[in-house]
Amino acid sequence: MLTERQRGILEFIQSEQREKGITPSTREIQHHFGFASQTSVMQYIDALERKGFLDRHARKARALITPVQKVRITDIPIYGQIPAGMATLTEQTIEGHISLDTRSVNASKNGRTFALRVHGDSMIDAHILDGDIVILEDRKDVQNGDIVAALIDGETTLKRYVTEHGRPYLKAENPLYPNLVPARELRIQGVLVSLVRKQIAAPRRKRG
Amino acid sequence: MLTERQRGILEFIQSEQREKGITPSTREIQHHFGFASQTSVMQYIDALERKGFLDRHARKARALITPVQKVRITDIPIYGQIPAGMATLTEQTIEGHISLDTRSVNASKNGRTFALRVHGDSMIDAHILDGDIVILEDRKDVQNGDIVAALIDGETTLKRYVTEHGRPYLKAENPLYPNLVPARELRIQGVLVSLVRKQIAAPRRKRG
DNA sequence: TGAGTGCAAGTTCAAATGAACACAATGGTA
DNA sequence: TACCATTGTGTTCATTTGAACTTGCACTCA
Repeated sequence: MLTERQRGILEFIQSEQREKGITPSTREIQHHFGFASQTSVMQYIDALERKGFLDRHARKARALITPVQKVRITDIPIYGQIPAGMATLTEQTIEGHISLDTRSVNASKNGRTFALRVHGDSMIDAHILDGDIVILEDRKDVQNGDIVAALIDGETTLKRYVTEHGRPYLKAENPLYPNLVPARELRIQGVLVSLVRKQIAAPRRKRG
Repeated sequence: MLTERQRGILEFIQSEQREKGITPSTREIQHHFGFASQTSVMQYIDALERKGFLDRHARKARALITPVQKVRITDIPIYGQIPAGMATLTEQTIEGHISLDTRSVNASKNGRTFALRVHGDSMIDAHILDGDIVILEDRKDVQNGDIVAALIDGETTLKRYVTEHGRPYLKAENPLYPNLVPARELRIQGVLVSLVRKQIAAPRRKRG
C-alpha cells in the first residue's frame, strides 16, 4: 500500500509526535531526510493523505493527524465514590486519571466514560478484585446481566444487574454478599465496559 | 496554584489537543476567549509555563506540551504467541497495540514492555480470563509468586512462578491444569505488571 | 510510444504565528 | 506608600510554515 519512502516519512512523523509531543513541520521533515527541497515532503504528505494514512488541517502549522492521534487516548477520570449522582462528579472528587486508547475500551461515542476504583471483594466471582479500576459508561440501555455501578444507601457499589420476572435487582458476585432488591427506584450510574488491573509486585496470598 | 482564568486557558488547550489532535495557536485561543489582543494569551502561556503546567518549544508553531502529552502513552505491542524467544518478536507477530499511560502500568524504565492475549482459563483462580490482555515486562528479577509468561514446549503460557526447596516450577491457577516442573532450563519471557479486560457486552454465563 | 506514478529539486508567495514593547487598571502585600 | 502579580489592549516585527508552480528523471503498464 505504501512505498518504502512513504512509510519512512509516516514513521518519522509518528515518532516525533510520540517522543517530542509535537508534529514536525515540513521543513523539519525535509532536513531529517536530507532533501534539498521542501516540495518533496509536500508530495509525500499528499500521497499519505490520499491513501488515508494521514489527516490534514489545511493551512495550519504542524497539523498532521496520524494514527497515533487518531486512536484517541481517552483521559478517563477516576472517582473514589459517586455519592449523589452524576451531577456531583466535580473535579474535586477525581482521584486520578487513566489513559486508554479507544479500542481497548468498549466505549461508544454517546455516553460519558469514567472510572471507579473497586473497594471490597463483592464481585470476586466476576473476577473483579479489590483495587481494580473499572471503566464505566453513563449509558441508558442497561441490559440483563450487565455489571453496573449503582447508588445504594448513598454509596456507589458495583453489582450485576439482573431482571427476573420483569423486576430488576442487583446481584453481588460473591455468595457472602446479599442480593439487593431496590425498594423504589434504581439509580444506575454506569455500565462496565472495561477493566484495568495494576498487578501488585509481591502477592501475599494466592486466593481470597 | 492557578487562577481561574489560567486554569480555563490550560483546559481549553488540553481539550483542543484531545478533540482535534492539534494544539491551538495563540490567536485561536485568543478568539475562543474573546480577547481583543493576542498578547493576553502570551501572558497566560508565560504564567502557565512559569508555574510548571506547560512546556514550550520556543519559536515553534502549536508547540505547547501539556500534561496530556506528558503522561507519555506507552504504545505496547500485543503478541499472540512468542514461540522461539524474544528474538522473534518481529513486527509480523504483532496482533495489535494497546495504549496506557505509564502510571497505569507498573512498568519500570529498564525492561521492555509487551502484551499478550490470554488463551484459555488456566489462570482463572488468579482472576485472569480468556481474552484478557496481560501487560508483561522483560525483566531479570523474577520472584517467587510472580505471574510470568514462559516458553513451554514451543508455546508461550501464563503461569505462576513458584520456588519450593530452591527449585522453581510453574503453577497453573486452575485445579484442572497440572503444575509444570521444568526438566532443564526455564525460559521466562516476562513478568506480569498489568492487565486490561475489555468487557463483553452480553455475558452468556455468569461463571465458568 | 504515450500516459501515469513516484521521486526530487528550485523558486516564490501569502498567511500563520510566536514574540516583543508600550500602556493601563486592579488588588493584594510588604 | 511602593512593589508585584494578574489581567487586558494596541501595535509591530521577524520567522515559520503551508502551499503553489515549474522542471526533470526513472519506472511501469497498456
